[in-house]
Amino acid sequence: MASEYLVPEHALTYVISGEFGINKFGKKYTYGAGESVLFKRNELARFTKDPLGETPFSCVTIFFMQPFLQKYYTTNAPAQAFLKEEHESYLKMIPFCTDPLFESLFNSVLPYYKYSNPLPQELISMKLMEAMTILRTINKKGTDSILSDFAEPGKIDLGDFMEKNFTYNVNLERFGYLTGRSLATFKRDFQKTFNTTPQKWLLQKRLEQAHFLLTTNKKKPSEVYLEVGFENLSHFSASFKQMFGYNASSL
DNA sequence: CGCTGCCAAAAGGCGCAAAT
DNA sequence: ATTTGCGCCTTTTGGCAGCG
Repeated sequence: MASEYLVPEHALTYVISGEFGINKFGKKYTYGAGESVLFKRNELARFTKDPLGETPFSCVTIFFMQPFLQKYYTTNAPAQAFLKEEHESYLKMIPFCTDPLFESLFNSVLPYYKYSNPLPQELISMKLMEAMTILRTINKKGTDSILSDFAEPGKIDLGDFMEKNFTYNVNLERFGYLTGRSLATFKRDFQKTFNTTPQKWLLQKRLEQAHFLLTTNKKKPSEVYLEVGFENLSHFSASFKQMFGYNASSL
């Protein structure tokens, strides 16, 4: 069961086998074999990749980089001229049911993984174009709302964003980027709003959340540490003891 | 001048491996 | 399954230069 937090580029994931889970907006979405999801870039979420019974998890993902999309949308006009606010009001992720078009695309892409040499750029471009055509055939407005949005993250309320997202374990540079700031100004603004350094605040916040889950929800340390934003149990338990004076396992 | 990005040294948080 | 030890590397800190 792997866990990731952020996809930096737009991505189309096709589930071959097993179960793909996404925790976002406080809900859990799961997708099985044959289904696919289009993600908007720079969205924080928690992903799970689990086997289903005997079959192991397996999936293919196509990334749509900005230069390709810039070029694509200069020759192919979006479904409509989106305003900035409209982009934001649309979905950040679009699920697709099993579809013969996706099936053919990904079945043709899959054998490439056996090819040891680097793929010709032309071939990659062709497959990206194919993917674009299929996506827009099935849901033009939806895919364009995601893929034709070239706006960089704007300068948003730092305190609000951090309170909502402190359980995601991403580095400070990315937190800065996501709130529309450089690393330096992120830290300066952080100091103004919270009166501490990001690292200290994050550590305390995550440990408090963990303490809450351990006591009121009766969870075990091994179930909690990933959920609140730690990457390994060893550091979690050491930090926990240092902050509260007793071991996490003693609750 | 205030705001911002960049840089180097120092600190201590972090994650791996080993121990319990 | 959880904790401890330890070395690496992210983060902190503070100074400096560029830009409006």
